[in-house]
Amino acid sequence: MKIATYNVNGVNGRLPVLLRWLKETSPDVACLQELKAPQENFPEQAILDAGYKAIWHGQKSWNGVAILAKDREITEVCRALPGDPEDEHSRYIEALVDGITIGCLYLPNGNPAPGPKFDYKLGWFERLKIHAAGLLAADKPVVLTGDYNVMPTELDVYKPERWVNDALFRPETREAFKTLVQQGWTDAIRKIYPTEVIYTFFDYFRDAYGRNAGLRIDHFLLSPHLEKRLLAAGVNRDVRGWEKTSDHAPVWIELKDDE
DNA sequence: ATGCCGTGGAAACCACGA
Repeated sequence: MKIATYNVNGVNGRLPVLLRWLKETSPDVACLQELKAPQENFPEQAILDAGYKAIWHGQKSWNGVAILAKDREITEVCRALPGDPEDEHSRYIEALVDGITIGCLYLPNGNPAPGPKFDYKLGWFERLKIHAAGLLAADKPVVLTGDYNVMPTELDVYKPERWVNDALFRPETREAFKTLVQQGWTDAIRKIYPTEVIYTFFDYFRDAYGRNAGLRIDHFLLSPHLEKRLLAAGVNRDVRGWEKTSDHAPVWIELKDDE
C-alpha cells in the first residue's frame, strides 16, 4: 500500500496539478494539507471522478486538511487535535483505512518567533505528543503524516546557519520533534535514507527549486507495527517543477501488505 | 537578511506562508 502526503497550497488553485499527480503516481491513500478552501468548496466531484473517496476539514482562506483513498473505505475518527476546544484552525484529521490509523496534520508555522504564533506552535506540538502517546499505547498500526513545519536536523536545511532563529528550526522546535519521535516513532525517510540530503519544500522565489535550496519539513512517522512493514519511501521531486505547482513536493511511503 | 512569489478573500490591498 502506498501512502502519500502533499501540502497543496490551495486545493482549488492546485486542482490540475493534484489530479495529474494522483493519476501519475496513483497513491492508495493521499493526505493533503493547506486546502485553503471552506468546507463547501472542496472539489469532491473531481476527486471522486479521479477514483478517490475523500474526507476533509476545510476552513475559509487558510489551513484545511483532507484524506483521500482509492478503492477503499475511509472511516473518520476525528477532525481536530484533542486538548484545546478553543483552537479553531483546521489542522488535523484522522481516519481508519485498511486497518491503519492515519493522522493527517498541518502543524503551525510559528513565525515570527518568539511571539504568540510560536507559542501556539509549541502548544500544538505538546497536544500532538499527548495524542501520539495515546495512539502508541493502543498498540495499533499508525501513521502520523503531513507538514510538520520542522527541519529535524541540519541535514534537512540547505543553509542551516540562516535558519537557527526561524520557528521551523529553533532549538525548541527541533527538541519538540525529537521528543515526539523518541516516544517510539520512526521517521520513514530517514529509515530508508539515513544520510542523504532530501528536501520536500522549495520557496517560490529566487529559483529555490532549480538551486536545490530546500527544506525537509513534510514527514512520515510510523508506529512500530508499520516500521516493520516499510518497504520504500521517497519524494516526488519533479512535481515541484510542474507549472502552477505548490511550493511543497509530495512525499510517499510503500508498506508491505499485512499478513 | 529579505516574502523578491503565490493563494485566497476582500476590495483594487491585505494576511499569511516558511
